[in-house]
Amino acid sequence: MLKIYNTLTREKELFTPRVPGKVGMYVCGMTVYDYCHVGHARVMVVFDTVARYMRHSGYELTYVRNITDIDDKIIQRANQNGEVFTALTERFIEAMHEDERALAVLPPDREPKASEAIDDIIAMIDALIAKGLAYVGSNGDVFYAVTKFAGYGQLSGKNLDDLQAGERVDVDLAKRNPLDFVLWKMAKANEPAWSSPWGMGRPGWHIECSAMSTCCLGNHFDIHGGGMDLQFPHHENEIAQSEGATGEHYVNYWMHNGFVRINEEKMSKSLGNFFTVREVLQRFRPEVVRFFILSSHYRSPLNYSDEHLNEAGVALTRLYTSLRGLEIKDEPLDENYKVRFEQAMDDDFNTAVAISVLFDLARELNKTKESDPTKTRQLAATLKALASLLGILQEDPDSFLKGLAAGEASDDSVFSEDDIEQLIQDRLNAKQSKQWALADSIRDELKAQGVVLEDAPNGTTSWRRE
RNA sequence: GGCUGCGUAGCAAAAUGGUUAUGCAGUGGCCUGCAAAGCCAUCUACAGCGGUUCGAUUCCGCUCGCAGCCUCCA
Repeated sequence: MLKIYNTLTREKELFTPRVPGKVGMYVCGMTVYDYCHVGHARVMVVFDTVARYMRHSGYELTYVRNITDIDDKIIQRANQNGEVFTALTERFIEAMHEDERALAVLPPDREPKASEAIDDIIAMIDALIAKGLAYVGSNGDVFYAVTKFAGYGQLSGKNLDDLQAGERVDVDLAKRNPLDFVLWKMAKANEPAWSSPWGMGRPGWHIECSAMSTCCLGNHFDIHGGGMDLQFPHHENEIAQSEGATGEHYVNYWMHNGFVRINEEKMSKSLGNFFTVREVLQRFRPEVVRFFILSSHYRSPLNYSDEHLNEAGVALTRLYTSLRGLEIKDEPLDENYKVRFEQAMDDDFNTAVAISVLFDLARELNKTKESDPTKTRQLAATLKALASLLGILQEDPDSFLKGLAAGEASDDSVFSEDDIEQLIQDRLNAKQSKQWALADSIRDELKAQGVVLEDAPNGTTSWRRE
């Protein structure tokens, strides 16, 4: 029985889909004017894991994640670069997809773009104006009249009187109420624009998600996700727009993931303390990054540091080591571990506990290796199958363990696999003639290059890279 | 100022009203020529103060500390 923490009620609730067996999930994606950073990676990995687990649980899932490909920052950046905005967005959409593939994030079922949803956006704004929830401001922009929507503040737990608009930002005098937000923004000269009943312009940020989610999933759907910082005002505004326009309940379960932090501070573009996914992948393997993200609960803060990434790499190595040398075939899974794993995931996607089950599994696997090959094969199959729900442990164990760390690939100073095999043979010869000093010096030489040798009881030697 | 959330052993990170989290690190063993890997055992906890309770790390209150939102941000 899957339980999901619902931001709207601030409680874990039993998940019941609107339509039995089917789930619609919408996640707010990226604004594509720059490379994805680790915070974006967390959203991608977390909701990819949710999607994988939903499907594993037997739901027919429609997973939609939008792309914001028109907004102020995009226009600004394109102008800086002296390029048309579509050239900029196409480049960063491709970069985003590269990052996702690296992190084993499966593509969402639909990836709507704001620039391709203009008709739906206009229709929704029209409906809002018709219902008296939106108005054209003194500067021609269309605004949402926040006080006209009774439920405003329900998601973020704020009430209008407490919100001190203008405290941190200049109040826009074109609005009737400082908290009103823009639905349609009139274009200045040389800005990208679409025609609308209110003149040439572009959509405000919040309206695109209301329009795209509703178009892809219907007026009322199951899950809406995104980063915690979107809770207010973005998601609050989405509710006001969608429920205002359709008159129907919008979303049943709101999911928000926690931030990635650096030195106890939110990683963000405005603070400038972010690492892009590709920077991180220069130094750490993608699977290690994914494992790191899933090693804490999705709602907890995740403190980014090299040390923590290294620890994640060591932990993942333990799992891969347990699978090494085993032939893994499809076979019925060990029920005990499967149930424990599912109980963890059913509890609001508790990947930290799910991973601990994988370690318990690895321990038993290591124990049965010598004594019970049949049991071992079953445990190995179970480990790999459960791990696949987290998107980890799918590489060949030996390849993983022998693989170079990211960024070392073309370094001439490291030994090739042939060099290593030759040195291992030399050392075995030395061992056979009991030349321990020579054997040890070869081992030390390899160790200095990050190659660790492991002698098996049967006289063979395997190796891995640290 | 308003509203959220969090504070767990050396580090990271979960659960839980009474019983082993888990990973890394430490200590002692087994294994090994010695190692590594693996296995076994073991030491470090629940911010502080009150309350509820037979019993609280777990529930409630207060205090302190940290983070986030109230502007764009995942």
